[in-house]
Amino acid sequence: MIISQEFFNRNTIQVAKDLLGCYLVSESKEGRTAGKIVETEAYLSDDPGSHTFKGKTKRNEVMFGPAGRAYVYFIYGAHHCINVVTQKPGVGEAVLIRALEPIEGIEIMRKRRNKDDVKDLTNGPGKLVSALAIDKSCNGLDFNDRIKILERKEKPKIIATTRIGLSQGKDLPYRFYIKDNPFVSRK
DNA sequence: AGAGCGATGGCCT
DNA sequence: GGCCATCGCTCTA
Repeated sequence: MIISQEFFNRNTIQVAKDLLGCYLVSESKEGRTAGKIVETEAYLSDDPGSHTFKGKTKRNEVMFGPAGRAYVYFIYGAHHCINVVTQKPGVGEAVLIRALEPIEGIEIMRKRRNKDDVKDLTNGPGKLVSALAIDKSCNGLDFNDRIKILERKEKPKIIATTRIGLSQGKDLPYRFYIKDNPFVSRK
């Protein structure tokens, strides 16, 4: 089942936890690729680690829009990352999807990633975006388009810890992952 | 297994 | 001009 917009129009930390175990699906000409979400990070409006901390800019404007859309940004001159926008319009918050467990289209992912090992296909935010052929053209799309999020079947055991790669807000416990899942990017 | 680091480009001040 | 919500390669063990 597709997830309703009300699911995303909620407290961002709660959405980050509830996304664990849900499925991210990408349709393309080459076929469908999909994975279970196993690691997320929350980015809040009063959070110095968030792109929105200093207000709205051209880059982050999707984060201030309605919940349930994709915020895709380009980083380090090489990678894209994908977030799910949360909260009502005007509030710049989102959940970064950091890792997936590959479920469908593994051969397509292998080609896109140029890697054979299943454990190295989607265990990082830049990697999963590449495996699912997500790019700048997905920025602002609803998760009801060529990228979708489907409901989880069961509630996983969750670990909460600090986020990765930040210089600001690095002590906040806003990273969540599924306990004992081998596809998490880092413990 | 872990640390160090270069690549690379868009955005912000 | 400087800064990144990263990745993959290299070097040391």
